[in-house]
Amino acid sequence: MTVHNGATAPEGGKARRIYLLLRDEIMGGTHAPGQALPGELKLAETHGVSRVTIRRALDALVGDGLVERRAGSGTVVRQPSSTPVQLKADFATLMPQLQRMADETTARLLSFAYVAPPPPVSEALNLQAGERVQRAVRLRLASDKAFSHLTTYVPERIAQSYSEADLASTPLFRLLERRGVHIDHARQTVSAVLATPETAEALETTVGAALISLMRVVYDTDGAGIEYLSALYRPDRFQLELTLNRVGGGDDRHWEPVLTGAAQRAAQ
Amino acid sequence: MTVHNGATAPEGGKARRIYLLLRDEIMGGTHAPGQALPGELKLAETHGVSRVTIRRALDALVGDGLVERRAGSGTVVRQPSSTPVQLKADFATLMPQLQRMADETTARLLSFAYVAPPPPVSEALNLQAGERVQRAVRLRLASDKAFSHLTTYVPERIAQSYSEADLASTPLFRLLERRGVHIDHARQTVSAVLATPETAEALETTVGAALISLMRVVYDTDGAGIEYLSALYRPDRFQLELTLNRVGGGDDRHWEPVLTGAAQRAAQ
DNA sequence: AAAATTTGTATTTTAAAAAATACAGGATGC
DNA sequence: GCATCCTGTATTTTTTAAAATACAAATTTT
Repeated sequence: MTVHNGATAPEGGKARRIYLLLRDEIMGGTHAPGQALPGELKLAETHGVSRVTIRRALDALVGDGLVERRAGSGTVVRQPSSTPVQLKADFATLMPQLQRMADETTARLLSFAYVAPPPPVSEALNLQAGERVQRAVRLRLASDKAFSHLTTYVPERIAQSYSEADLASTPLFRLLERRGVHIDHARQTVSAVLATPETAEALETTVGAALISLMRVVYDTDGAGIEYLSALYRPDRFQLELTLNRVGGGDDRHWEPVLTGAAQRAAQ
Repeated sequence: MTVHNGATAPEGGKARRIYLLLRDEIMGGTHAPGQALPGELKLAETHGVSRVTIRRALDALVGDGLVERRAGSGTVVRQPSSTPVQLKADFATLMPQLQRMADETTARLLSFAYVAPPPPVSEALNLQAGERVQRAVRLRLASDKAFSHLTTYVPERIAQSYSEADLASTPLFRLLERRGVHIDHARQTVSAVLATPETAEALETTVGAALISLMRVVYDTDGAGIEYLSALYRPDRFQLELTLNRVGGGDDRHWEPVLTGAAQRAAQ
């Protein structure tokens, strides 16, 4: 009962589909490390494509370091020693963590300008028609590897209270609070998006790769929007984590997020 | 220097890539409803493809009912007749919410079996070699629309303490606690993945679409793994939210997640 | 040692996707 | 009205992906 498809969506190359499928099966554990995959001929048959196509998919998997091929023997799933997630952030204490990360990672400013806000930004920050925003696009790197692509929007009137240099040395929130802005609360939303040509290039990945998307809006005590942040993360280099404890007894037994004291104290 | 890509991944049709990208941007609000998209020629230029290719991508968007084309005028994003994000879950209080959602949404069991655990499951639950698990794949629907694809793994010895019928009527945790299992804590990880042929079909979306991925492992007081959950969500129908408050004063000023009943469902 | 199976490589053919191009016709603004 | 900017449509050419083969070389099995 698909709602879709008065016109069918372009389906895209078979090699790629099979590559994604096999990758998924390997990462999902359907094919255990050390285990041999079905032979190329067998794969070609079960997927209804030619061996050449299977071959191209496997080539890509080799390129990803997921499998190893041995002539005459077969194709084997590699031990996943290669790709642990580098960075993990606790979702509940995400804000202070991100600030700490600022000390431990490098940032590169990709663009900085005052522009007309995109509609969703304008709406989220409740801007007046014609009001402009400062837009900064940053790339965050850990051990020379990009893992995060950040775009921030701050209303012009607020952004003007500090300089680009201030921003480089001091967290935004410190700057704002010194200027008398009363930060009150923030709303965060996590989603998933595909890498666009721009973000793919910045994050050193391929167009169409899945990225974690985090949207954050910060408000002051009057409920006015102060900052709109759109962050994109490479899932193989960054993940959001949350630990929950089962607390209470009887009918009141429920889950509660763990707020690590360390993270809280480091908060600024 | 990239770890990846000794051989590049097959990129799959350009038309399809652009279709997915534009769809993502429209649903993400980059192009507001009622607003005109850039002209076909402009799009062709910015994406580095021919107009024909852009055209095929747009054809698919029309087929999905996302945009409307008017000869001579332009291509306009349609008013989302029925496409705001349907469900929102507060991340910090996600667990009880999911349980409540179980009452308010429909579930369809796609498969139920006792199988050998995939390596990541075996590792996360710290299973002994040869130990089997109960695997259940469920599809969760709200107003007849699938928004979540769930795969749960429970060690066989634990799973046997309840029946399939029990599971249908009572939350898993209740069942387990009645049976003397002492649930202690859980670890959750959020990431992003691409839809595979199977998940795409189940979630009524296209292969290669971006999905929110949530992995959860539940432990008992001894630190033994009890349940491994892998959940996939359509980002246009489900999102994770978290509200933070800025509390304390002076050097102790920091962020704190809002736990009180901020947990909301849908709204719209 | 021989046979069978598997990956590696190359060539040719076929099919599909993308590009390049041209022009018709609706919509809009001056 | 007229210029301009847009989508609609059609044709041709180029490029790319996939398929169909064939055979060599490495490995395992018998």
